[in-house]
Parts: sequence; structure tokens; C-alpha cells
Amino acid sequence: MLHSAVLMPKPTFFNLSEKKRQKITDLAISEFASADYDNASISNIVKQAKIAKGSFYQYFEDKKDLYLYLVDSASVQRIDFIEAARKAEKSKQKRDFFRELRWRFGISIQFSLHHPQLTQIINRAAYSDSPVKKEVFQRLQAAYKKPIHDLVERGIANGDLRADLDPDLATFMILTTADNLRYFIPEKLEIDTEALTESAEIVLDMQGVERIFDGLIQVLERGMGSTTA
Amino acid sequence: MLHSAVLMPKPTFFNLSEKKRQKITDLAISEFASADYDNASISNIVKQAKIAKGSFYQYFEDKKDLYLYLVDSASVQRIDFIEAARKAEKSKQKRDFFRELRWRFGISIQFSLHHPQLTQIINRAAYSDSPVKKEVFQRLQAAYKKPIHDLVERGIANGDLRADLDPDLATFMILTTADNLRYFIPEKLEIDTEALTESAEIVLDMQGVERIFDGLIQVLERGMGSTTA
DNA sequence: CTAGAGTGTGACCGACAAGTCACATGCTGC
DNA sequence: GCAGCATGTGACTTGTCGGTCACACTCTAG
Repeated sequence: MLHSAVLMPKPTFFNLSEKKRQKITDLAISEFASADYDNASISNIVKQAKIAKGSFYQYFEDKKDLYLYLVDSASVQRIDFIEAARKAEKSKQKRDFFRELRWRFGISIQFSLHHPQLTQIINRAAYSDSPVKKEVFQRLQAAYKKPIHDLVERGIANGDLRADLDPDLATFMILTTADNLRYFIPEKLEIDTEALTESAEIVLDMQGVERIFDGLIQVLERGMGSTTA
Repeated sequence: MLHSAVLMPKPTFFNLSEKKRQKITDLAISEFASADYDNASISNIVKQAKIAKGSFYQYFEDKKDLYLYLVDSASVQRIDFIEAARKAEKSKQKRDFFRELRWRFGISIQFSLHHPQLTQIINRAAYSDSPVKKEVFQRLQAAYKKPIHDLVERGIANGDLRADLDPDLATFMILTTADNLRYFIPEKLEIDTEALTESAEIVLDMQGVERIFDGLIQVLERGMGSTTA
């Protein structure tokens, strides 16, 4: 995803002062987080950013260019966030498959609480229509899927998971469930969905979330775990 | 969902000859199946149907009106399809929870193969942006969720499912997994996704599908099933 | 034959979008 | 001070949309 793509905008964009560039980026994120590709409006972004339409097109080739930049950048930030969290961990002890999985669920939630708009962009990218939907979907899908798939393979290899488990199927179930937790958690904990996508500061009933994770991991562990363990 | 809503269009629409009404409906379905709410174009529908723009607005209040009609009608057709399949069954013997679940997975696939456009509309309705997204999402969600939730409750009551299982969580996992099978199956069986949403006649590797169901049900059964059974 | 309700029509309107371009401004090296 | 390049500008073009409306047609009741 990242390697070749990360800086799609024109060089002029990166010549801008940090402040101006950040302002434009922030407003663009906000726009694409609150509306899907078609409804997000360049006109609106430039109005808010108080720059001329023409200037915008000095920075970006076109709407797609900006969009891909935002999706990539959101995706990279997510990966960095997870990396950072992993490095920040004290205990070096390895977790077994399901403890590791649980940890990842937790981190995902953390990211979406800290960066609701980036999360929104990523979520939209995968499902809402856009001229580049297919490509973006596959990129994101691969980026999300690979780590889990690897984890599953390792889990099978080291006996945490049943040997006869289909790794593709297991990966699918885990990813799908994790991804849709964003609908289930607010519903179960009776939280206003609107608020989650806007404010950066949400107090979540962490105990409630933990309980959901417990239930989830329990089902997955019984369902996929090796019986000898 | 159905009760009050099913016939949103104006009476004039139902005064139309069966043929004309069907033509308009079919073209509208096709339009809203191939584009999301915003990109679906009334202008395009009337052009294809060879009726005047003004005529369209004699039949429907506005774009939302048509859209809600289509979503409702797709939803009703899905329910009818399942009902019909159930009635067509010879054996009256009751299935246990997981056999019942498996049967429902199968029927869902059948419906999406027989009515790819209706399926597309329903899928879009739940996730893509529209002025009535929230309402539609909740309606559909409820319509899908309730039957499964009931099934789960019964499963727990009769001992097919663990007594300590959270019914909401179980329902969520089942629904989410079932819903996303539409991504997994084509990927796993290496089928062109495009084709699935267009043609009505697709030959699916049913053995492959059965194998996926087997794996899925196995995980769910071990994960949620009562250990005594 | 005619009055008038119901139906059909498509040019038209206002809104808004993405993207362009001729021109203005600022900035640097000479 | 000035040539010339990079950057900034916003009115403008082109396109599409949802929705309207003054008018035409049709068909039935009297």
C-alpha cells in the first residue's frame, strides 16, 4: 500500500509551510470523514481552508489524487499506531494466539477512539462507492488480512489452533467479526454512534468492552482452538 | 418494515398497466443496484423507460420515495423467498440449532444468486450513504437480526447452545459472518465478483460452498454449542 | 359534442460539482 | 531595478442532477 503510493500529491504541496499543509490536510480529512467520495466537496474544502480552487489543483492532480493520499495516509497512521503500541509494551513475553488476538482487538478500538475521522475514512474507503473503490478495497483488504492470516498460520503451526482449521476461513471470521465490532459495541453499550465519529474524546465503558472481548474470544477459542491445549 | 410502508408510490403508479409498471420497476432496480443512492439517476431511469420526467413525478413523490419503495420491496421479496423455500421442504423434522443455521446460510446464498440486483440494493442500503440511511439501516438490521436472535434464544433454551452464551453476542457473530460471506465465498472460490451482481444465471461451485459452510458451522458449533450435546 | 378530470410531456430552473485558465502577485538571481 | 519563474487566484466552463410547470392529450360522463 504505502511504498510507491504514499506521496501522490504534487511537489508543490510539500513545499507548503507545515502549517498550511496541515490545515488543508485536516480539513480534507474532516470532509472525507463526514461524506463519502461523491459527496465530499473540493469546493467546500478550499472554502474552509481559504485557498483558491486553482491553488488546490496546484497541489493535487484531481479529487482522486487527494482521496488516495488521505486513504493511504490514514492507513499508514493506523499501522504506525499499532506499531507504537506494541513497542510501548513492557512485557516481552509472547502471548498465545488468542491473547494476541485480544490485544489486537483492543488496539483497534483504541485507534478508532483516538482517530475517529481517520477510522471513518478507512471504513468508508472499503465499502462506499468511488472511482477507485476496487483498488482501494483490495489494498486495504490485503493490508488488514495479511497480518491476521500470518498469525493464524503461526497459530496452527504452534498448536494454538486446530490443525484441520482452514486458515482462510479462520482469517475471514476473525477479520469480519473484528471489523463489525464497530457496530456491535456501541449498540450493546448503548452509545450514541454520532458522537463516536466526531469528538476525539470519548469515554467508553471499558469494562463493557472487555466483557464483549471475553465473550468473543471465548467463542473463537472454543471454536478454533486445539482441544489438547 | 413492511406493514405501513410497502406502497409508498402514489396511486397513479398502481393504476399503470402491469407491463409499464414492471418496466419502470425493473429499470429502477437495475439503476439502484448498479449505483448507490446519490449516483443512481432518475434522469437515466426515465430515459431508459422512455417516459417523461414529469410522468415519473406523477408516480413517485421524489427520489427517496422510489428508493424506499425499492428497498422495502427487495426486503419483502427476500422474506417471501425464504418462506417459500421453507414451505417447499418435505421433511417436517425439526433441525437442531446448527443445522437450522446452515440451512439459512444456504437459502441466503440461493436468494442472492437468484436475485443479484435485489441483493445488491439491500447490501447497499445498509452501508452506503443516503438521506435515509439511518432509518433504512435500522429497519433492515431489525429485520435480519430478530429471526436470528429468536433462534439463538431458543437454542439456549433447548440446550443446543451453551447456557452462559450472550445471545446478543452470538447473534452478532452469526449475522456478521453470514453477511460477509458474500465477500469470502467468491474470493475463496476464485469467482469474478462482477459477474455475480449482473447475470441471474451463475453456476456456483456448490461443493465448494458446502465445504465453506461445513468449516463455518464447525467453528460456531464448537464455539457456541453446549458441551454436553 | 363538450366539459373537465386524469394523465403524459419535456423544456426549463436552480443548485452544485470538478476542473480550467488568463491573469496577478511574490520572490530570486542578476 | 528588472527579468522570469513559481505560486496564488477566482470567474468561468461544462456537466449533471432533482424537481417543476405550463401545456397537450385522452377518455369518460352528461
